[in-house]
Amino acid sequence: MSLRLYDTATRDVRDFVPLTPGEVGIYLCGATVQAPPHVGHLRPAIAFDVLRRWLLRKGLNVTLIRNVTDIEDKILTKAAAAGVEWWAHAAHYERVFTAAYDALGVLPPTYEPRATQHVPQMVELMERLVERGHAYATGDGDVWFDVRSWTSYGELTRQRLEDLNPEGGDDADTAKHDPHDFALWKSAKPGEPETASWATPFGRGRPGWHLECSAMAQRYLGDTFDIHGGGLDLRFPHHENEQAQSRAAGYGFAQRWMHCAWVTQSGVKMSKSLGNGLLVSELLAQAPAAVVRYALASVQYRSMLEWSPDTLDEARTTWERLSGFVARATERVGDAAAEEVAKAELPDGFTVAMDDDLNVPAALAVVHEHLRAGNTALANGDDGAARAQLVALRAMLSVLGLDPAEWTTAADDRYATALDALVGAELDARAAARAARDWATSDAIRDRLSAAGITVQDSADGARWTLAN
RNA sequence: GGUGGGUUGGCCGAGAGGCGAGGCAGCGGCCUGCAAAGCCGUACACACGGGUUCGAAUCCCGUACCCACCUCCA
Repeated sequence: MSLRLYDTATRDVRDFVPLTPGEVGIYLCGATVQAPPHVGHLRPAIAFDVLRRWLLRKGLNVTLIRNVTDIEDKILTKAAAAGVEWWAHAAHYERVFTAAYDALGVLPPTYEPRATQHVPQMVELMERLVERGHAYATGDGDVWFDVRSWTSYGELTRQRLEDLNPEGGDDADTAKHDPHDFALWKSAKPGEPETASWATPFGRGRPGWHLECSAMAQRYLGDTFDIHGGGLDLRFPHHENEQAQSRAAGYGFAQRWMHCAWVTQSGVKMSKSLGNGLLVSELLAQAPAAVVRYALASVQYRSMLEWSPDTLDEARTTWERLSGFVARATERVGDAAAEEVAKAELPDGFTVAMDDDLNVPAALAVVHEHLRAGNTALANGDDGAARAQLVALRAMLSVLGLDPAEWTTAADDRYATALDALVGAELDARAAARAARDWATSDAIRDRLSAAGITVQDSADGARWTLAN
């Protein structure tokens, strides 16, 4: 079975066929670096990371471009309020976003272009649009896209111009031909830092929001590319406008649109403006990054992901079950090399689920079947079966970016080795006490370890220890 | 007003005409000195009203409620 993906533009699930066999180009709308990321920002990052890993696993070569919007009204306002340069503000939050992505195991994009580094490409695109009669300048450095000139405007989201709400009350843009014309370029305003504008044939100014994506997608992925992705809330106007300006300029642009749903609390979208966004930094203080990733990855990307106070706890329980089996099985049957895991055959059910528009919950059901079979094999002393399940399980989890082996660092290993020597002595003493049926001493040792955050588990093979999370 | 989406058991969450996905929590057991881990078993569902069908959570018609985008949003 081949990969089938939903396309927001056509509202159906169909076979994914790359434009160039073996190659996939993906453009993903990344962060506007004006504030620290909350959980909602992580969802598309992880959803498309899973897509990317699945494509890689299927042997495709993926070029993933994820932009950074590093100039925009809010960046200017917030930087001014904080008394820092806007570019320092943007650079700071770009680093915070990158740290969050890295922490959650999101593979770095092939390239991460910034808007401010692509002014020439944007100017070129504007000139092209003006030449073709789809854009016009209004003298002082403002350049607008002429929606009436592009009869396909609204095709992505099925909007008709006459049905759209008229623009808000503060509409002093009388220069616009139509209220729905959107800014390609915004003139420099008095009081704005000089570093926040660039000279163009139309006057001094800075990019409008949509233009950068069209310019950068074209530069790095070509006139036509496979997939454009982002959060559902970007469909209109952002993606509609991107498509309009790119196609009006004569480019084929995205062949398929993928949008992931948002994170909700009590059914309501989490967002910065509502102030109900949970900061990534807060989550990472509450749970290991792998647990946060599990929580965000385990729901199908097009479904709302309901975030409750129990979400992390449930994810933690499941993660400990998965990583616990991998640890116990690895101790018993030996480590499996990353290459072996990468080449291992995936269970059919898993492949079918992932091929069906990345049905991660259904894929996880297969993961759990194998987890159970693996635990049973360990309990029965069937090392051959245990090893087979270990490899299959890790292979499936690695597609989701959740292979426990990828989540331990060399530093962890050094601490673990040191601790193991110390805890080992305690466990030896406890084993001796248990052999003597001295339960008081045995339990005292266990309590002492427990107070230090170490959980002891007895088994037929002897006691093991883990750090309590 | 326009556009898109949703309503599944205590909770999360797949599915989309006929073997009751899966997970978490619960209950009962096995194992264990006890605990933990693990395993086995088990209760609780498809918003409401009609219709189609041998059979509907799934298809059709209608109703209610919820969410989102149309201003910045992942």
